Amino acid sequence: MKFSKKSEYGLRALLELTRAYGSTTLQRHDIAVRQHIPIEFLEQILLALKRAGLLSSKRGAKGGYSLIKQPKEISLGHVIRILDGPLAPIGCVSKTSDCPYAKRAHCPVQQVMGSVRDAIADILDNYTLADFAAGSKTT
Amino acid sequence: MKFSKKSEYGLRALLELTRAYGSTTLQRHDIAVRQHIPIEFLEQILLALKRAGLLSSKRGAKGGYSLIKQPKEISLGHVIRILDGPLAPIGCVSKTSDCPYAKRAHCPVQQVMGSVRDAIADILDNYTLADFAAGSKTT
DNA sequence: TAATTGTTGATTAACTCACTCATGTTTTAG
DNA sequence: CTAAAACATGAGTGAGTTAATCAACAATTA
Repeated sequence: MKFSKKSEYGLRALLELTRAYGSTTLQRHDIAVRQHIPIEFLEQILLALKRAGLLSSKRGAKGGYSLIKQPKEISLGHVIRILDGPLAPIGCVSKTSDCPYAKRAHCPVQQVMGSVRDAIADILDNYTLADFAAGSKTT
Repeated sequence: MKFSKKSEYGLRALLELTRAYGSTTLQRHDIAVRQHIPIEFLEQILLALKRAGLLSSKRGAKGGYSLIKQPKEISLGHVIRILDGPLAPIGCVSKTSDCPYAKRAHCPVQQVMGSVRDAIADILDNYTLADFAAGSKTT
């Protein structure tokens, strides 16, 4: 029952980019050093976040990455779904499930796991990068 | 971000045993058929639950498994921790973490993930097998 | 034009999950 | 008393995922 390193690294990278937001760009090298992330792995993550429309990048000397959107408009749930997929804590809760029990009106497993997923989503979707960088939720 | 099949099967098996509670024992074969669980895998799970003190078993012909404790005294959180380990959604939230950031007073990742874990635990630790078999929480 | 930096895709080592197999022990039916 | 039924245990395995690495390339700027 875990989130991946990919998500953790992604959040840490965005934490650095949020701190730099509005003032400067950051190179992957700097992010990697500050947050102890393997640089090649970090690159995959930054690329994924760029493709998802969260970051822009500039090539060449003096290049680097920066946030496109405002930190308060990006939720942690959004980031984790980009990097890790759906938050569903068990297969049968997801939309594309072929679990035979899910077709019954009342599958106890699905019911409980559905409420777990909702609780997780409720926290992560209402917690933005701005809250995150501030160290707590202030909204 | 998932619970294992082991936990899911374990909950399904306990669902059957809760239904039989007080009236009869169930053989692994019956549980396996009713919940579509591979029988050898189910056995590992039943053994683990027995070692944890939730079940008793009787060998030989006419043998089988049965719940020792009352369904309302067993929480889903307890079951999942037996089969899957701690509920911590990310390494740094667990007690035995060597994450360099965890030592700082305020690691944002740890803070958020801690509240996610608490939310999950709050649901699962207050939901018993009795609620589970009833199809909803009634306490 | 050479150095720096981002971009992309392929590859890989290690690990975990979900089983499976082989073998043994206990109990009861007949 | 013997054979079948059932639980007990540990080792092994194939598929898939994770986390990371490598190689080669493209764009920018000093």
